Amino acid sequence: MKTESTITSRITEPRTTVWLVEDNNAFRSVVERVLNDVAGFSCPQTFASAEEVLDAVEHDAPDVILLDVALPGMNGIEAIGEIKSRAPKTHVVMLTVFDDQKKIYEAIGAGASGYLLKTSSEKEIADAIRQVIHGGVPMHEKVARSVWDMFAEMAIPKQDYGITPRELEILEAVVQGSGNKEIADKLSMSIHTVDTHLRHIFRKLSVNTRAAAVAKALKERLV
Amino acid sequence: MKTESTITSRITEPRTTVWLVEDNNAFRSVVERVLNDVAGFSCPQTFASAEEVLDAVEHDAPDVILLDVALPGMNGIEAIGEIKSRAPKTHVVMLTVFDDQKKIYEAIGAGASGYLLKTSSEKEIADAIRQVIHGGVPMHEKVARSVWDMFAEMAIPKQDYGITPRELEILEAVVQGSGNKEIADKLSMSIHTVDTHLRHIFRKLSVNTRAAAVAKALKERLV
DNA sequence: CAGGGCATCACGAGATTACGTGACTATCCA
DNA sequence: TGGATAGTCACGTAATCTCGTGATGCCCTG
Repeated sequence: MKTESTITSRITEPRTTVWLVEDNNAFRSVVERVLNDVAGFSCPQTFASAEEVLDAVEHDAPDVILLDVALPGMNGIEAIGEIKSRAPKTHVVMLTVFDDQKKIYEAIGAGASGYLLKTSSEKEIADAIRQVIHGGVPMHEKVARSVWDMFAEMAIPKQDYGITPRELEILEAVVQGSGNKEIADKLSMSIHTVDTHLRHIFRKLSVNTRAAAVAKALKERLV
Repeated sequence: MKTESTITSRITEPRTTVWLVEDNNAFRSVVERVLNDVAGFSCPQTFASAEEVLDAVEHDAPDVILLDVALPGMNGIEAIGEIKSRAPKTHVVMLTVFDDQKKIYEAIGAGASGYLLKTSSEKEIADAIRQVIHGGVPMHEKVARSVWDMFAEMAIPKQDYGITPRELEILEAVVQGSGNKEIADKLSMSIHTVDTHLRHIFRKLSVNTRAAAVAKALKERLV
């Protein structure tokens, strides 16, 4: 990556190679033609299934792979990880009709570099490829909305329970699965002290079991 | 984007009111002028601090507030929540020089509807406002990158530990802080069965305490 | 200098959990 | 029809945890 956009690049720079994985013949042809028509891009290969592209990526890797989610056999989401493990530098951009949060979530987690919808215009697709090559993360407006919303849910502002620094240390240890004895050891204190701290923590978090404390600490990102 | 190019909109549609909160006089003036110059927008008020805008928003609320992060007194992040609680329908869009993950994370969690950087062009700012009005989440490319990366980290693909459906039920209950007795009750089974399931779960997750199981389950989003 | 928050340590009783071991049943698939 | 997997129940012991109660010393602030 890093197109090193020196001024001479328009001549010396090799074309951005893009592969397309899409089982619908008609749509695949359309996108393939678009890619080949845009200056600076070339789409030398297309595939109708994940298995095929995985096979091909063993020998040669493009700059970008446009990947459908719904495919016969292995689906697009699963394919991402496989592709990335074989060709880590290749950017995998989803191109699909699915805009549901689950799919988006899984795709991002699996290592996708962008997420487009098939409602995108030809120009948007071309722009997206340029963007991903330059380190951006192209996504459809709807996808951005979903990502934002999901993120907002996770980023719930952490309430202040008045946990003291020392207590936080204990809490962290508990979250890591340590027993009281182990904690006492690790923090060089008596087991009774651990116990006392713990009970203070429980009170502050309004829980009465260690497991619940761990759950609350993780859910609210106290640790 | 989405210029809503209905032919009649330029006359019938009421202007989108935008407030600006920015302590730097020069920058504030520039943006204010831009907003007032763009057709369809008006920027009737600007503020130099969070406290001022909070005061104003008690009586009147604009469609959009452009909010700086670094402000004297209360900072922009804290202001978001206050604004949203007073004027829930107002979209708060951050406009700042800070593009670090922490700020972005906090802003989204606090309820921001977009995140722009001051490197944005005038056109980008105007587009962003249009976008947020239409339910989009305008963000600078860099911000998108940050959000995507943070999200990817959280969306780590969940490994398959071979947890059975029944075991998953137990695990979920444990995460919710239930004791074994309580779980046995809730799932209508013997306390011994809960115990057995639990130990199977422990083995599968390679943990040996309930707290560690909860931690692992939450971290890897098994529940 | 007193009061409050924080960290430390202690004892003890009763509840809960951890974990090995063994066993019965049902279902599904080869 | 036999094996694999899942779900169920049980006993027992040692370890751990929960929680009440109490106490000492430190440091900071009013």
